[in-house]
Formats: sequence, structure tokens, C-alpha cells
Amino acid sequence: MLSPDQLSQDVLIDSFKKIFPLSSQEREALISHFLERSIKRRGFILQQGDICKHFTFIVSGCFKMYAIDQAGKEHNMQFAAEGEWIADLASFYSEKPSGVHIEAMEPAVILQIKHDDLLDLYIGYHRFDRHFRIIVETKYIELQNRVLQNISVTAEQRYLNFLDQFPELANRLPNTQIASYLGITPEFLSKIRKVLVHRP
Amino acid sequence: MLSPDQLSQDVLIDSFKKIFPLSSQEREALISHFLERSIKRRGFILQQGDICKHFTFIVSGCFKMYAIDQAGKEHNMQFAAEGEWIADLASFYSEKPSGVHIEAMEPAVILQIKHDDLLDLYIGYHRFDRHFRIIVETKYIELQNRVLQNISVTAEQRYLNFLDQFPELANRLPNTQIASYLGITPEFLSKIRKVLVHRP
DNA sequence: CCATAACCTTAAACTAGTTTAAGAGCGTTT
DNA sequence: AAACGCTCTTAAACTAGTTTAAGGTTATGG
Repeated sequence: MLSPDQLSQDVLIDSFKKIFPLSSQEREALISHFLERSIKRRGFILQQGDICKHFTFIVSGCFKMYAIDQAGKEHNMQFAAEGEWIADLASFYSEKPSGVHIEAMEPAVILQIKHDDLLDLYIGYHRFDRHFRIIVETKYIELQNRVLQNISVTAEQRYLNFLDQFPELANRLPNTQIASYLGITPEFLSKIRKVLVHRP
Repeated sequence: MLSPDQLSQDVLIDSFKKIFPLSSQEREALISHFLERSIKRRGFILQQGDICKHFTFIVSGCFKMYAIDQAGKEHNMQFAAEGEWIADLASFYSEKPSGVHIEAMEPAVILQIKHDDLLDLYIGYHRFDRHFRIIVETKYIELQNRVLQNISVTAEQRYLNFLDQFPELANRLPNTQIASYLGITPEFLSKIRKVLVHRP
């Protein structure tokens, strides 16, 4: 764990600037509240049973959040790559043990802020409050769309929508992981992909 | 549209008191920002294409939020009954047209706050900010659980979980509506219910 | 109070998705 | 070079869920 280096800082600050410009004082406050970490491929930033203590900004790399069922099978709930945020909000806000894992799928660099430091930032700088509200709202809207898709469209259509919504991830992730996200078996995804090439 | 009557006020204030006690000043501020409405069965408080301008607290009655697909079929995304909050947050926050309908399934009484009045309330009374954050977080956590279930368990298990999580709704709502929420046909829900009575 | 729309169930034929098994390809470790 | 783990694909047999159609029941609105 280190103080963020210049490059990581820039990625974080750029992401904030998309929503509103920052004063130099706000930049300082923001950076001083975050810590940088490097994570190896297959490293965890959260394990089932632990409390999610950090809100994580991804500088580089890609993570998956997944739950493990009674049969020991993994179910991917979410992917997040550079420029995105990831946390188990259920555990983070309630400060209760998480039911999910968050694991790096590639070597990664991240910036993390602790729960209390985030509240601290809110108090000193009211605009960050709004910023994090927008982050959570965005995630909420994504989830709502996903629920709708899961109850209303076929696996084939869900796969096409995934390709449409996350074109970069589609090339970057193994199909087994995408199948898990879509809620289908890798074999069935393979079947879908086969019919799609013969009928584009 | 009326100022809230005494009974409705009490229901709203009780729901806030579960999270933190209110000063008489805060009570005043809260009540003065809400308007009361009565809604008939099958009445809409939001229609696809309109901007969701209100955050709604349900005093009595029950609502469904649903989307309509290309084939004209309804898909229930959410139910909410007395003591709960409902809004299309995607539209409410972005102030863009909504993709969903919110419709009363029973005659209902509601209290509504407008987007701008909510922000106004936040500014004057910082604690409400936190309160509404908790409401949204709770909804987020529910959605996350729902996504997990949709990708990991069978329709039968989803139905059992629904009965477990919303026992009152199960008696109150038609099975067609529950089937739509679970993402299955009413016929298949009927089949599930049949096997469940023969194998409890 | 009557008409009609909405609801629930059953069943047979169908389609979407799973399971099991096997083999081929590829990159890493020993 | 052999051994290993991981990914992708294929296929056959199976199970979960849909569709279509029909009949009986219950609400509810006029």
C-alpha cells in the first residue's frame, strides 16, 4: 500500500472531471484520502465472510464480483475494468460480512478509500457526496436493466446485449466467465455463438 | 392533491423514526415538502415516456413497476406496498423519460415529494440526505440479490424465496403478477405450485 | 345483478437450456 | 519433452420452461 503515484492520480481525477471540475484544494483532499495497491492475477480484494471496507477505483486491470452457491459453483454478478468503481455496497454500507468475492482477472492497479475516510470526505467537501451518489445511481440503473433483461429476454438476446454494452470485455474475458455472468452454461454459450456465426 | 392529513403524516414519520428520531422542526420540514394523493386501482403514478418527477411514499395500497417489451408483454420489475418507497430512480435522477410504468394494484394513498423539493430538503436538513441514501442503498441490495437469484437458481427456488421474503404479498397479489416478477409464465407457476403441495 | 374481463388450472406438444462425456488446442510449470 | 490446468467445442440425452388451447371460477365495474 502506497500513496497514489502521479499516473494513478491522473486517472482518478480525470474520472471525476467528467462530472464536475475540481478546485486544486478538492484535488488534494481527494488524493490524500486514497491509497494505491497492486493486485496480482487471481488476487482478492474481498472474500466472502469479510466486511467490504473499501470503495475501489480501478486504475488498470479487470475484476469480477461473484457469489458461490451450495454446489460450489461461481456466479458472476458484475465485471469492472479501468476507470470503473467496484465494491460490495451491501457489505460496505451495512458493515456486515459480504456474501461475495471480488477477484482480479488480470494484474491490476487500484486506488482505495476506506468507509470512514469517505464519510470524512463527504463532510469536508459536499460535492463528493453528490459524485458518489451518481456512481451508486449509475450502478443501480445498470442493475435494474439487468433484472429486466433476466426476466424478459432469452440467453441469446442477453449475450447480444452484452456484446453491445461491453464490446471490450467480450474480447478480453474468457467465454466461461461471460456465460457465468449471463446465467448460462459455457456449453450453451458455445451453442449460441455457433448459431450466431451461421446467421449474423 | 392535498397537504398530508394527520394519519398519513404519522405513517411517514414513523417510517423515518425507525432510522433516527426527528426534532419537531425536522418533522415540520418533512411534512411541508410532501403532497398527498389518492390513486384508484389501475391508476398510474408514472407512465413510460414520462419523466419520473416524484419520489413516492406509500401510505396504503400496493404498486407494481413494470416494463413492456416489443411483443407488448408486461414484465414486473418491482412491487411496493404501504411503508415502502417507489420511484424510477433512473428517470428521477437523470430527469430523462422513463422506460417503465408504475401502476396501483389496489386503491392507494401516497405522499409524494418533487425532485427539487427533495434537494431543497437535503440542503436544509443534512440528515435527510443520509436517510434517502439508506432507502436507495436498501433498494440496491434487493436488486443485487435478485440478479444473483436470476442467474443462479431455478424458478421453483425463486418462487420459494419470494414466499419467504414477501409472505404478505404472496396472499395479496394474483399469481399472474408474481409469475411476471419471477420471469416465468403463469402456467408454469401453476405447475410449480402443484408439485409443491404434493411435496411440501 | 348481470356481463365480462381477469384469474387459475390442466394437458399435450414444443423449445430453451443443462448435463455428461469426450477430444482438441494452448500456454505454464516441472 | 512431458505433464498439467484451463478453455472451447461438439453431441446425445435429459430437464426446465413455453406455447397453445380449453374450461371452470372468481372479481368487479356498469
